[in-house]
Amino acid sequence: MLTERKRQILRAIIDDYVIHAEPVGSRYLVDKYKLGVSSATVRNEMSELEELGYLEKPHTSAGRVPSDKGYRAYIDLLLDLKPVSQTDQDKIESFFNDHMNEVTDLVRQSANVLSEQTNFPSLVISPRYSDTSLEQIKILMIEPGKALVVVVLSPGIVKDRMIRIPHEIKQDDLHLISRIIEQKLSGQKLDQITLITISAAAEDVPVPEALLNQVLFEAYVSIKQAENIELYIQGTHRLLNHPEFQELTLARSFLDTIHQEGIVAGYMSEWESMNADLELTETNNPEEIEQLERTRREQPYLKENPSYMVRIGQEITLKGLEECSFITAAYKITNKITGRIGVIGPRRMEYGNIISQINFINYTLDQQIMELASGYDRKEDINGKEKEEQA
Amino acid sequence: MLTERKRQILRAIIDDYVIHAEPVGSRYLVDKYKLGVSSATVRNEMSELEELGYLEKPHTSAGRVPSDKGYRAYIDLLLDLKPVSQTDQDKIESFFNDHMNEVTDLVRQSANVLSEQTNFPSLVISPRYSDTSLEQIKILMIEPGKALVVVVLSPGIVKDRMIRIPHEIKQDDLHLISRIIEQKLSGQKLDQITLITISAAAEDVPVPEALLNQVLFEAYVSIKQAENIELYIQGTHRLLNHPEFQELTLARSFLDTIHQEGIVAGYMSEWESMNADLELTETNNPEEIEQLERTRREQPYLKENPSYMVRIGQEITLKGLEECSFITAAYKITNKITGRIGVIGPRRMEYGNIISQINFINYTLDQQIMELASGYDRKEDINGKEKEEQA
DNA sequence: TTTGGCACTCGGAGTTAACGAGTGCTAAAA
DNA sequence: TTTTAGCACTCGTTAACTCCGAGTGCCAAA
Repeated sequence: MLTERKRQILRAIIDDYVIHAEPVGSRYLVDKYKLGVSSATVRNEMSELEELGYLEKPHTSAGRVPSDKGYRAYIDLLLDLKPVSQTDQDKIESFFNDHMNEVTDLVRQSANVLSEQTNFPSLVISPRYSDTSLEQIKILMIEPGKALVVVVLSPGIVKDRMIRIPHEIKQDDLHLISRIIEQKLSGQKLDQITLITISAAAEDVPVPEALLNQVLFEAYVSIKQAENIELYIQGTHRLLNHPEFQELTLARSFLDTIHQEGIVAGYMSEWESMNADLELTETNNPEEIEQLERTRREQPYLKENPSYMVRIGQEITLKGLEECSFITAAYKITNKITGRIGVIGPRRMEYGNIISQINFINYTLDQQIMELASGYDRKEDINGKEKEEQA
Repeated sequence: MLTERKRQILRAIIDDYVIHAEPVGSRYLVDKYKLGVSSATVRNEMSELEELGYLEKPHTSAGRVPSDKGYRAYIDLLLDLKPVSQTDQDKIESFFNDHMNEVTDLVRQSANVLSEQTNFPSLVISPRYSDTSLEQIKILMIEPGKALVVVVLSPGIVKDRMIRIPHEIKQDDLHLISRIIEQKLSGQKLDQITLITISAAAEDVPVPEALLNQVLFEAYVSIKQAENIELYIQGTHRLLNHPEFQELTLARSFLDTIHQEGIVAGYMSEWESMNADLELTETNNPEEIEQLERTRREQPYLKENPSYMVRIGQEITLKGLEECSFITAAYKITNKITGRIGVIGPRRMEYGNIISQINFINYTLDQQIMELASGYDRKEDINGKEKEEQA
């Protein structure tokens, strides 16, 4: 059972450890945090906190260090989310300039900012586009033998890809092909489009079948490629700035894991489909549960920003990252289509600050995406009338 | 003056040091490399090599370590370039698959292979496109307010960019605009195209000026963006695999420098405009010079592959990288338009092997680019007749 | 010119001792 | 019942010291 004083002590220990990276002792604690009791009292409390699983001792004669459970409780119960400073807000906003007209750029840029603001490596995954639908497909002749396929997905996402085509194919053929595919398939979910559907759609096009098939195949690949989940990792080098990675065997296993793109991407995207946070610390003390729930209700940020998620230490089920924490938030392209942006680092993180930063960056990113979607809208424009001209 | 025996000893020392990363002593050397003389003799030779500047002592009672000049001599005089093993060749070739239809992809992929093959971080810069010319520009309506600008440069390079446009603009307008820009500006060098030239070119287009100007501006930005030099860095994490970077202060300063994109890109691209390698070791002994030159003439790889370049230690003028070596080769998109691909790591490198690898990868990349440029050419294709249909 | 011999250097590994921050426990005080 | 002062004990860290051995430089003999 966490009494108020225990919480206070737990918070103080974590706050301090997070900054200094050294086990914190009872004497130091009362001195520095004016706890108003003697070190002996604190020692007793700490001993109990340890028994409850919130703290650990590196060895007998050292101070205490938070455990996974300790961090978890800190985040769920004790977290004090301060607003991001105006300076930081300005800095973050200034990173997004007006020349970024693609969601991809915005998202990648967010990863940059996030890494820079937090001094940790950042990760972003693109949304899962497979259940969005095809809106347009254009095939643009670049030169004989070479064309550009432009695929537009329903939320306004544009992807393109160079293809090689038979020399015999003319611009008009491409036009025809793409128009007919678009006519027949636009509106279909991406994951329902197959080579067969496409071939069927274009069967009447008056182009020799051998040539046609090659173009269709490339078009198909382009569509499939559009639904690939993309992962960006930024700022891995900042890892070395943190003392837990002086031990370069750790740093190495971290980097090795992180660079196996598939693994992390898989993990994150699987995660994305969940929408509830982990259950809190496992406890079957009803009183404690009640208290946790109450606190949760009272933490406004959890309501205002239900999108952030924290995984601590063992909660991350990827080998090589058991000593890490992973903080992410979901950004949205539409209400249904969301990706995830986050940082990863040692468990010893300034959770409050980092969560605030990530929330704010995420918020800004959402804004930017919305603004993008809302179309051209410059200040110097006379945009009194709103147009609804659909093609 | 480097006698044959001195060379032999220098080579042995470097060969050994490069592998074991430990100062090599005289006794060990005669044992292992069967030099056929006593350790005392070798000691004398080593002492002289040190006086000549080819070797250094970490401290009195340690063995010798190569100096920058030592490595330089090794590369210029002693290098033994073995062909890349068949296994490696196969591996490298298998990295390039048939679905990469853009030079950018090929180049980036080369960086991956290179890093993987050498176990060092790799760097690539794109060519300087500013003195290539504009070939095509297309503006494709995606939806009201949003369009895709596709810029094709003379060597067949395609770049595109989303832009936002006034809602009033229609597909036909875009067509008109892009066609007229293309008509008037195609063939012009990129760096001669300015906002003014573009505006002048499009002055007769029957679109309200305010709207037109916005589109022109975006088109201009797109063209300018196409000439940006791009830099890719891959595999920085492999740095930690090398003992010189255990000292993470080194690793950090390295990574910090490398991640200041502007700096390295600037350095590499400036370098690209040079086409001669550094002068050899500074010596004014005419005999020595003569010998160096002769050796150089006799090193066939320097002739066959004049494109690779090595910078060792202090020869790199970027702060933070004084302890590194930088090996690069020039890949070509056309004979005039070249970029650079390379690896960077500690001075202690297996130069012979790495240069071979880089040469081979570079060669493969050139092949792939050529093949791309030659257009569609599948095996199952009946490509008996060669077409020359220009648009 | 080469080589065996020998004194000398110096970093690294291992040992020991002192230090001190921190704990746990007990008994007295509040 | 809770808090606190006191004290013995633990244990990692640091510094000083020693020893070892790989390696050098130099000299005198081959």
